[in-house]
Amino acid sequence: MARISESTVRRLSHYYRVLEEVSAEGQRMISSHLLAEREGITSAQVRKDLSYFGSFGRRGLGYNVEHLRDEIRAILGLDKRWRVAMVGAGHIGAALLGYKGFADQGFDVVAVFDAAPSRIGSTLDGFPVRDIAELPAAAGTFDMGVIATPIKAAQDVADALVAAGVRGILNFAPRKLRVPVGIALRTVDMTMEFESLSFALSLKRGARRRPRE
Amino acid sequence: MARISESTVRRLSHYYRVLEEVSAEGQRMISSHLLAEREGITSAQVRKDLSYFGSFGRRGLGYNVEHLRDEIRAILGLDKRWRVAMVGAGHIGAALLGYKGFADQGFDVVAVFDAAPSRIGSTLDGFPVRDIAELPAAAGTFDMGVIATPIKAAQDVADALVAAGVRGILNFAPRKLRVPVGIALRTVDMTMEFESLSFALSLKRGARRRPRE
DNA sequence: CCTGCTTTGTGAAAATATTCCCAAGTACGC
DNA sequence: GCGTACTTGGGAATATTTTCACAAAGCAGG
Repeated sequence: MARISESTVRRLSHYYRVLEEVSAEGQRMISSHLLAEREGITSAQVRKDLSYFGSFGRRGLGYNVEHLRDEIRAILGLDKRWRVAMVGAGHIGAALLGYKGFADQGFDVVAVFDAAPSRIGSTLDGFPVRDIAELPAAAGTFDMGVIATPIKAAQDVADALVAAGVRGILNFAPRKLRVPVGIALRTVDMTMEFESLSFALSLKRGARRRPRE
Repeated sequence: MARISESTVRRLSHYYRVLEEVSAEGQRMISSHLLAEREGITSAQVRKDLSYFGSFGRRGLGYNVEHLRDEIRAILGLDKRWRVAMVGAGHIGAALLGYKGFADQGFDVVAVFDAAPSRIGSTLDGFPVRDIAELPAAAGTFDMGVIATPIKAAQDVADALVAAGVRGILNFAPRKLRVPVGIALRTVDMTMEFESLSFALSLKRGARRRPRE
């Protein structure tokens, strides 16, 4: 299969969410045009994105909502269950644990680690907070790691997670991490988003902004 | 000026952070090659990104660290101060308020709103939590809004923020929002990041992954 | 001033991503 | 069966982004 761009994957996530909504509304079929309209993109983009993975629609009819939703679920790997280790039991960790939607998508938090003695031993949203020093011993019990620690600890935690065998890391610390080839890394950098907004707002009014999003 | 791509702006944020680090380390000059190496990109990319805004380097020498840092600070509008209204005093709101780095970058939280009676009147990280109903009356006291509410409330809050005159919105609710042309919108969608990781981990090992990030 | 080694800035080329566009399939009314 | 109105899939055309590659510029040592 041709390499799939990150943009396409992000859009698949969006389609998936729209399809869940549309399915809940009882719609049976949906056209690429309608799907695109809800996302603010072109229908050609929707069809192209989907065509990388197969032919899911019927000409003249559009796509069967539930079928397409299930196909995308499988493409995104959401039909599997992922065991997630959360590192950092501060606000961000708490926010993620508090969002119950993740379990529905197949993401099961199996362990929460922190370095602060004041937090170790306490429970967060039902999860016992364990000493980060125990992470290596827990190797093999999780597939993904979430880094929700202060910046300074982030790289060390990433190294520890990789050593413990995770195949993917979601990083919330605002810094670039180095991981070996083959380990998937996504970084959510809120600082960068603020700066991007600041840039957009700093442009003088006459300037043309791109119509993205 | 030519339109600047979102990718370029994101990279400028990264350069800015690297330059702050390098500056703290006492380095006086830095080459595009070194800057690129710390980001895992090519030096040509660095030079091209910077060239959209001017000529900041000296041939044979590289860039003056402090000077370039200040230039990027100005480009990103970080030399201005932005008044931010936070809507939603749950975990995400708390996480953002707790991150003290924002004030250094020029982002001052000036008000926190929530809809939950149990939260209204309490204080969060020193900020009094006000009734969301008071938001319209506070119009003009902030330039940006942060949406850290449950999904259902997000679009209504966005509309209220726009009505109150914000020029930019940072949205943490995992759904697409509609805002008028001219209002900058950035969405941080953690669900999508998890799904993107899930996709990457689902690919069979042989598949070639893009070398991004 | 000249030679050798660096490094920037930037057109041009290459690689990627998006949009256009239409043949082919489907439904429906008459 | 036929005409009209839809809609997908995907090759071709565009547009955008990234990389290449090199002239111009700077420094150092003699």
